Amino acid sequence: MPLYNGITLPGQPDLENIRRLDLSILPQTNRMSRVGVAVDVPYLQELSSEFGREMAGLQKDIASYIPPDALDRFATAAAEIEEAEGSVTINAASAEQIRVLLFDLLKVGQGKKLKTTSTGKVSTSRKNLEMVHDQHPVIPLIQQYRERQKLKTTYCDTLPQTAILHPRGPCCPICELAHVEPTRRLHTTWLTTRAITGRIQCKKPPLQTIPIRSDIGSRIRAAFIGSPGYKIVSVDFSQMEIRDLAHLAAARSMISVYLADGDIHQSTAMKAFGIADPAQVDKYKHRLPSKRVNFGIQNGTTEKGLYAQLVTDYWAASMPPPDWLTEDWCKQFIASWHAAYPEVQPYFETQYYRARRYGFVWDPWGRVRYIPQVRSSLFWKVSEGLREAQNFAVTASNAEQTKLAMAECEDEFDHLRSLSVRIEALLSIHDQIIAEVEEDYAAEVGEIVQHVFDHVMDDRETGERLWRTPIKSDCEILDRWHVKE
DNA sequence: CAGCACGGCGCG
DNA sequence: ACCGCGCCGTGCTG
Repeated sequence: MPLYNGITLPGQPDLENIRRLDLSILPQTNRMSRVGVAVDVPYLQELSSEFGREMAGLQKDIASYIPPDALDRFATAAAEIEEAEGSVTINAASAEQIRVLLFDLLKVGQGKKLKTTSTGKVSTSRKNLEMVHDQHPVIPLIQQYRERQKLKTTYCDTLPQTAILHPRGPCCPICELAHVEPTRRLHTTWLTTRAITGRIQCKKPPLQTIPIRSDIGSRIRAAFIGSPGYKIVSVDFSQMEIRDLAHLAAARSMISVYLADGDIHQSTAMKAFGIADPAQVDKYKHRLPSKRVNFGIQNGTTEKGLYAQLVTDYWAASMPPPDWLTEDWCKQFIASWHAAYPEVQPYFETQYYRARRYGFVWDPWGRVRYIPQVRSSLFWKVSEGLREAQNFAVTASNAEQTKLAMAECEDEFDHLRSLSVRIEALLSIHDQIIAEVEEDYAAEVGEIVQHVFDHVMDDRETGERLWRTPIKSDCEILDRWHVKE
């Protein structure tokens, strides 16, 4: 049962198979490093100053809430107080100073059970700030400052520094085109055998973490552009980790949803809440918790974790968390989830057993992860190891499938280049690949890449699908990354 | 000045 | 006590 390039599914530890898989992507990662990805530097610089202006205003507003008699707790030098005269006397980027302001001076969160840091102090993490969100008007200001500070320092200010100007000429195929203006490009470093799960990572710069989840953050993603005359083609697996869990656990009702091309979150909600009429499924009360558990169950979601996640979700949707949302409710819901998919917990138990019996677990391709913590005498260390064992095959399978798709896509791109089509892979982000292609061919390339994704688990000799769920991909064709026209 | 631990947070 | 990563600024130390 060979997949692409003779890679197989031995279903037991097989490092030779993994070696072939890990080597097969190197032509593409090497080429991606050399070609780089174009970035709009003036746009990022403008964004940086916009964030900088907003941060200065927010910092001043935050400082205005310092009780006048406590100004000296924030001044680094006595002179600063006098000349500052009501201007910045707090560094909003300092967790220590924010902690003093909120919890010592403003007495926020008195009755609440807030999380503490590893050193025993009350944490000012986003989760804690959400818990006390409505207790003081300064808290939203801190949240807004944090978001801008993260985006500005990590992305707006850093990316332009590492962007290299490509001259015209043979430095890379994209730049050879006479009509293409020289562009500034980022050349990240790909790490292909670093993550335990088999995922590939990149660093300097960290292009796999370009923002998208918040509206303000996705403006940074728009700085990534196709060269003039080119389109960005982005293809990703649709809900692949849930499909992988369905396959690995042989979860019958989950598999049948995918066979019918149904909506897994909707279907989960109906099963777990016992709802017969699809119209009765509420987006926030039923679908949102279902979605969170569908995505989080593989990582060992607990009632506490689910509760915290949903509180964050509600605030992100500008809604206060509803009264019925409690840790106890979350516990009940997770139990209902397992009742809806009864094969999943036994599958997890099998992974726990393997971790304990052999000291390692493996994925269907033969990648191995050692779980030495199961021999620990510390309960929490053992639990940590069991969660790693639970997660491993799902995440690793997803990584192997993406690597197979990458290697096969690069063959397709080589073929296209032999026909004088200008095309380059730019990035691979865990379950997706992003390429740059002459605009006349963008739609066709999108279809080719989607075909590779959708058939990645097909036996190359028989055409039989070697996975229990169908595989589905989504495709976007863009001028700027994740900005639709 | 560089190096480090910490708290915090970006993505899948 | 939710998995896997990389990286920012702060605050301290040598």
